[in-house]
Amino acid sequence: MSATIKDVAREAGVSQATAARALAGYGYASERARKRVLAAAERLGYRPHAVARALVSGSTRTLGLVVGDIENPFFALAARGMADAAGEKDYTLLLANSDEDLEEERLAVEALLARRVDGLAVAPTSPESLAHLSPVAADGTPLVVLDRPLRGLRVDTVTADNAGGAAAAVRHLIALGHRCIGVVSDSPEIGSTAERLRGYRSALREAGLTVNPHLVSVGGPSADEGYRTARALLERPDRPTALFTANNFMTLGTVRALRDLGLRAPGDVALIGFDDTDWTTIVDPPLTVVAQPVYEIGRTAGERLLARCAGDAGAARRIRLETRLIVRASCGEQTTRSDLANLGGAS
Amino acid sequence: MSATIKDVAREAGVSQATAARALAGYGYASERARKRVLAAAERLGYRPHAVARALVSGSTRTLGLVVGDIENPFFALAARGMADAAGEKDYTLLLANSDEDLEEERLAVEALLARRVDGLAVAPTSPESLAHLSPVAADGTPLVVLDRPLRGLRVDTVTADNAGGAAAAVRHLIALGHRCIGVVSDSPEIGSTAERLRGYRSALREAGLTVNPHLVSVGGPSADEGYRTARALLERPDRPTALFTANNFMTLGTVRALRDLGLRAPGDVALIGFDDTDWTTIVDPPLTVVAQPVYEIGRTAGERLLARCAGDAGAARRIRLETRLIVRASCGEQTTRSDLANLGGAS
DNA sequence: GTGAAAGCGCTAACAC
DNA sequence: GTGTTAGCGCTTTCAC
Repeated sequence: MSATIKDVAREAGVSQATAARALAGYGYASERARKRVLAAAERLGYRPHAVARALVSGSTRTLGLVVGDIENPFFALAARGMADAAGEKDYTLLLANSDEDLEEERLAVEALLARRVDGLAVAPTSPESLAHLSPVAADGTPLVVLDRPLRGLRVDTVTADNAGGAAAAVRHLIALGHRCIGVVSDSPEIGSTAERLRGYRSALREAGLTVNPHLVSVGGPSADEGYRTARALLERPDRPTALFTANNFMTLGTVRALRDLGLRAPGDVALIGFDDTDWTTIVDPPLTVVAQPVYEIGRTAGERLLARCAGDAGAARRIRLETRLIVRASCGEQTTRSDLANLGGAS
Repeated sequence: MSATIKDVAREAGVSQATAARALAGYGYASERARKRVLAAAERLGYRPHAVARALVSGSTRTLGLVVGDIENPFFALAARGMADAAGEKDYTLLLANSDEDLEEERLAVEALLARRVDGLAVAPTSPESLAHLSPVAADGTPLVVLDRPLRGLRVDTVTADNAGGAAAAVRHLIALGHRCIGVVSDSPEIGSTAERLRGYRSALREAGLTVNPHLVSVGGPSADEGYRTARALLERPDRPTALFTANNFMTLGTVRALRDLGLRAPGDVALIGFDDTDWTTIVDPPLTVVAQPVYEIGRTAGERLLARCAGDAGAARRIRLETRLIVRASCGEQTTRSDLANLGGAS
């Protein structure tokens, strides 16, 4: 087994306390003692025992992250952002997948808490996550809610402007003349999805259009489910002329459904998706999307957690990061105001 | 702060030892004592302190994973596999990114080891990883080398059949009549890449073709670098008639380069990629690829680690998972033996 | 079946 | 500056 600080002390001919001070670099130690200790540590291949240190210091220098599925490029990138923030302060990431299952999430939170993470970020599966998350917040473990708003919890929350982004997408479609706009979505239990659906509805209403519930097709949180959900919509007799897909998995499934149905965007249906995944520019046509700052969401969550760990006791922050509409080709020609003006002038 | 086992013992009116036994479920405890303890724990909201437990038990029930970049869908999926294997045995994953940098990797390994992970999986950045990895193996911490062979280390290794997969890809191209086949690759420092390059060369040689070093274009490990690398190849006066891309990032970059250059597959160049990422079927044309069992690689690595943690002291296993050639449209018509036979009969 | 007590490896008073 | 010492919360003998 590896050498302990006691071994190092003996080898260096000093007390354990001196060895500890020299190694961890706190308190006083003479230059001479420091050198001897460091040399001894080197010789013995001493490696600090973070577990023992954590037990006494009360800090594991570890951040927990519970996501739906690390396989989802959204979460992978957010995790990357959080890991980067953590790494800069010598923290590491303890990761768990909830599979969008409430009980799995509860178990994951439990497991990370038992391991005494210094802070915990969770992308809550549903509003009911509140039940196991509020005790965490109450216990004083820094907690940040990631990606999905959760009502009733006063903790730092980092999300994208989901409603705004979705509304922008739908407005774009409306501006292009669409009146029959469908949504391919996963469950509104998922907070971000609920917000996107809300954005969709409000954009329709604000244009004086009625919201047709048949056009909102809801399925599970995977590309396969997105495929099924999209087909349900596309095979309706009154097929929508445009589709808004609520996240990258839905978009992927929808693109596959279009292909299998022999439908083309924007000719047969216009398509606009939430999330700018890396493949959106290489499909034909390139996809018009609402992009959210995924890496930043993860990084900001990490930074909030780290700030809380460092003692920040300020009021809970609700951080909403901007989304951006990226117009490419999947909705057809963009009709800008000046285009309209030109058209007017020409006719 | 949260209640300790001592508090629970006091509350239940038993000794600490009895409380511990009842809670952890080992050793003896009367039904009556167990009930009292469990009730007390419930009342106090007791949560086991995994750190303290780890200190005495010597096990953190945590597996470490060091990958190049969790944002890479390959690693995200492998991580998922490993997390699933871990989760089944109540283990969690401590994650770190190396960014394909040797020193970062060393630091990451150090950080995870300091936190006393029970086992460690690493996708080594380069052959030089040996320097910091062999002491780990020697120290007795279960170690598995993931995705990339590493010479000189006798530990469990889980990889895909990279050479075989690459050779199959190149053979496919040769069978279609290609004689000038380029490769878009990241650095051969990366073990899996080196093997794929080897497979490429051996397939050429076995067909009696010479290996033209100008056709092997090497860049960094990102889609942007893949783009740059691919363009370098595609803008040559003697542009290859076919391209083999060594991994998903290279494929993505290459597809973008083709698009920007106004080149079409398979008409202008045939394209075959390593990795079957989720978007390979929705680009035009759907991509012919070598698929590797990514999830399985991660899961198997996790299982090996868990087995080692459980005491398996058998010889180091070198597990090579099969790849599969998936023929789609990006290399043009597939000429099968029966096609050739038919052609022969017709002429 | 239960309790007392030792100790995992470290940090942090506190005395010298 | 350096050493002694008391824990951190838990598991685990070993008596009883």
